[in-house]
Amino acid sequence: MDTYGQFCPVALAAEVLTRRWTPLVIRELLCGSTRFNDLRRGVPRMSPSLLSTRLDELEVAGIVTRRVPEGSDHPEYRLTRAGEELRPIVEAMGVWGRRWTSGDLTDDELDPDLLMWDVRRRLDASKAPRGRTVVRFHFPDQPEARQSYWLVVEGHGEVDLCWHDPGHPVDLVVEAELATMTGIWVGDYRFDEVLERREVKLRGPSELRRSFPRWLGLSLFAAVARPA
Amino acid sequence: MDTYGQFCPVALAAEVLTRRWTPLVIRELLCGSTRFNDLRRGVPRMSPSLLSTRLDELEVAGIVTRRVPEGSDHPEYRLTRAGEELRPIVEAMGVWGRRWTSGDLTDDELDPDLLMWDVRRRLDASKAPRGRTVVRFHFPDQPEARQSYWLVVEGHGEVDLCWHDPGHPVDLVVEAELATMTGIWVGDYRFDEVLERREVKLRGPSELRRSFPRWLGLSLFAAVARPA
DNA sequence: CAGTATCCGATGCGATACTG
DNA sequence: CAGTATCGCATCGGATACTG
Repeated sequence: MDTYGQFCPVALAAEVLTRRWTPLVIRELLCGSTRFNDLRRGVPRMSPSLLSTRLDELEVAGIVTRRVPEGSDHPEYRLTRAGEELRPIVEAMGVWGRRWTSGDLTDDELDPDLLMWDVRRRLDASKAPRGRTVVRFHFPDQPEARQSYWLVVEGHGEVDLCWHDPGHPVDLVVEAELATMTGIWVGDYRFDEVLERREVKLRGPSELRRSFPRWLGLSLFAAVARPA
Repeated sequence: MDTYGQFCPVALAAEVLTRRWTPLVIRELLCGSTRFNDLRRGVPRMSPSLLSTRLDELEVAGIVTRRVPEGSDHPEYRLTRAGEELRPIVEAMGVWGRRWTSGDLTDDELDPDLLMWDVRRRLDASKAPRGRTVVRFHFPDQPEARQSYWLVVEGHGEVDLCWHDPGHPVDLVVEAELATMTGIWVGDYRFDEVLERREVKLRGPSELRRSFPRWLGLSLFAAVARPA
């Protein structure tokens, strides 16, 4: 039984929205991911079978469409109008979560893959230097396989995330503990303050070091005011 | 495991909000219910033990406080500021539910107790006649125990709902099938149109029959525009 | 009125492996 | 890349009864 048996529209919406992982899948779709494996990267702890199930459910609920574009054999998941109208709910959840959940990130919540996937998405390439810029993120406190990530920012707006050295010369190195970088990302710390305390280090041309914080981007909810 | 292991605030909020029944309990609290048994009336299909569990969880999450007022021995549940700030989320859920879930009420969703409990809450006593007005709702298609409800509207704003004849003379009788009355309530039908089709019947002084639809009130989401 | 206690069954979901 | 298949446990929550 996954119904509430109530005519109240809040209950009807809740029947869709309160299933495990569903709000996060919708968040990913709202952020623009359309491919199965891209969605997976946004919810890495969700098993692929469950993601598949949820996408089916969302399709039945009229929130998502699945289609294979002509000339491709890779399905795309997109929000319908009904799905797009879930945005205010998910955003309000984010605002509330930022304001009212404990500010301390637990170790369990730290995940460099997820962080970098988010960074890639929010990075404002239009504010980055023209031409190609390669940024290497380095998390010295992480196991080797999770220490280095490369962002390849192309001047025309494309941003690629690499888990292995793509070979291009690195223009800027960003080094910080994962908790520090994540804290900056979610808005717990201000970049300039952390930089001053040397808890994050930038290595590269001074012009690039200066401009970087302006095109890095932060979590959508980083700027939400928290209660005193 | 009831955590998502993500730093994203949407996930943090979802950990609280996506447990079964929780959004509806919060809806009840937002609507002003404070007593355990009043909350139960708003979520009649939820077992008391589960309601108790949810209230505990919400207290731990900082969303609800439980206290016994001085000079009383009846506990009251109230939303904290954090809880009150869930209102935009719950309201957005209601708006979405109204716009995008199927407009057909299933039999399963019809519940005269719940409907009348809602009606009682939303009735605008300030627009009702001065003095006491007694309205009897009658649902001829329901089993005997669920056919009649009495609303005792006191001019100063109090509204009482009775499951048995309170004895006062009845000023107005409202008769309709439950599905019809519920459809009016949620905004599927307009009162005047249904009245004209004689699918709802009012018996009482003409002045009262005329004014009644104005102080009856409707679901909070009845006026939400639905997509074409 | 305001809850607890107990029981038990369904199933949700995680983990892992596998496929075209 | 884009999913399925399978398995099995844990737990969620429904039902009912009971208490101070």
